[in-house]
Amino acid sequence: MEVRTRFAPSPTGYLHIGGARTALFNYLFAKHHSALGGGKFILRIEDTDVARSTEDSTQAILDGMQWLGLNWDEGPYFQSKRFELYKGHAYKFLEMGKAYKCFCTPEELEKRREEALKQGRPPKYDGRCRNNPPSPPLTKGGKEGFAIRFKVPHGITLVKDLIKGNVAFNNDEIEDLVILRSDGTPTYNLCVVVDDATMEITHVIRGDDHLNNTPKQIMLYEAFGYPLPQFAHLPMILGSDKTRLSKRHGATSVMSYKEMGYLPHALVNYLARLGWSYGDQEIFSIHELIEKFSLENVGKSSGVFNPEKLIWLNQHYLKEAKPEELSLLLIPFLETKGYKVSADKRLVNIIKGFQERSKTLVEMAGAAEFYFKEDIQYEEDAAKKFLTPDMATIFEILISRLNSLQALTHEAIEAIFNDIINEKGLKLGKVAQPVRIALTGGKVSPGIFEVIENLGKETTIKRIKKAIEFIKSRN
RNA sequence: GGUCCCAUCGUCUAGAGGCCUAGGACGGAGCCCUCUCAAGGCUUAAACACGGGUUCGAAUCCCGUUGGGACCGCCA
Repeated sequence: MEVRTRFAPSPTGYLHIGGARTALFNYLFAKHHSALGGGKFILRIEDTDVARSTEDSTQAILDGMQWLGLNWDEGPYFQSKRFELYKGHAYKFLEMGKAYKCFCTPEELEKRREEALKQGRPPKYDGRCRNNPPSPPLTKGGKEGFAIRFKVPHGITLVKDLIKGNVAFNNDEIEDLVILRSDGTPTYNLCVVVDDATMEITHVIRGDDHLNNTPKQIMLYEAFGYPLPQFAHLPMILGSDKTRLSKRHGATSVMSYKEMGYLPHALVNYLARLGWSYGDQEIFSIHELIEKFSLENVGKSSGVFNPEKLIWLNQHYLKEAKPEELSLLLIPFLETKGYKVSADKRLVNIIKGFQERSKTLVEMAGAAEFYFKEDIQYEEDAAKKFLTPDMATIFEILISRLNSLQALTHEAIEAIFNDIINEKGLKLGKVAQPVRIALTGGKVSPGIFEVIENLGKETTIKRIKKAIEFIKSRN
């Protein structure tokens, strides 16, 4: 049988880190099996809450998934377009006597819940409408004035979870859940079951915050006579204080990582290793993830989101990336800084110098700025320390020798520097560092020969001349 | 409060009763390399929550305690 997984977010916000990992695991599981013969990854938008769902959120989720490369094989399906299907199921229950009309108003329910909580009783629906006769009208026009509740049978419901193992629930602890609201709209538990069953989902992989819902859903499957999917409940992702990851822990939206200059694969690799492992391996290509992913190697305990490790992975992939590919990714970041740059050979060469020095594309764009600026500013302390009077003559020599150079190659530049330090009896650092300040304005940059090469003869000489003037004006 | 889940370095984790003097990775510390910063190389500190069992033998199995988390909606 073909493996079919799904990611089913509700469009009430952006795609966040936790959702992305759930989507990733579903994707990897399906693709793993698709390589073995059959596997589909389905996207379904759970927008039954009309008040909170927005189209912007749907788009944001789609964008996030596309950026991560989590391409779905089917969908997106929208629950809002399937209301009649759910309603039909609810009314079928009514006819079968497996559900009943509940005339309690939300206000009454809320009041009773509060009272129960105050008295230390479980805030469970008391079932007072349970024995209402299945009276007509069984209208389907909406605004029924009553909700439909599922009649939870007595007994024990066993969840056979692929990650958590067997978990038994006593049905008496579970209240008769509303499956159709009094405004005629279906609720979550009804929709998931109807959808997962009719979409023939074989593996429901989701956060373990849903574990407590699972017995309810199993009862619905059984009441409908639908075959049960396999369940796999993933442990939660926590923030540094070990509570559920949320905005106050910092960036949680997937797209904010794009904006911060992360590579999508770095995030994918990080998320894959958060809760899943494959021996001691840390670095995985997407191909390897698909090949090696299995639910058996998913851990049971929740994990803390660690931005430091994500940064390390990002740096790693920045280092490994082809500079040509990076140039395309870097351009937007340079543009937001106001530089119009094209993806040419020069940009590629520039990038090579920053691949081992940047943690993010944002950082890279910042560090590379001196290449594109018309006028550079000196860092105050750097200028004071390195643009000293004795450097003026060395700068003059440098200018004349660079001027006489035919081609500005790395080797030729290095030879010039070597000659100068040998003649003057200096160490390379004594010359390189002042030149670095003169050319970049700061104390940190790629290798100085490389900087000169990429800057070009004209700009290099112009900036050194400016440094000489600066030195003279100061003394 | 009730129900459920979870428990190895600060963090992510390896570990399927003897291979464990507990391994790897991030982060930390130190050293080397070096034109700066990185990268890289080497070294190092750092954990089986606690208490009982079971067993010749337990990080691993069982029970309890403690701690953490999730869920208890006409949200999803």
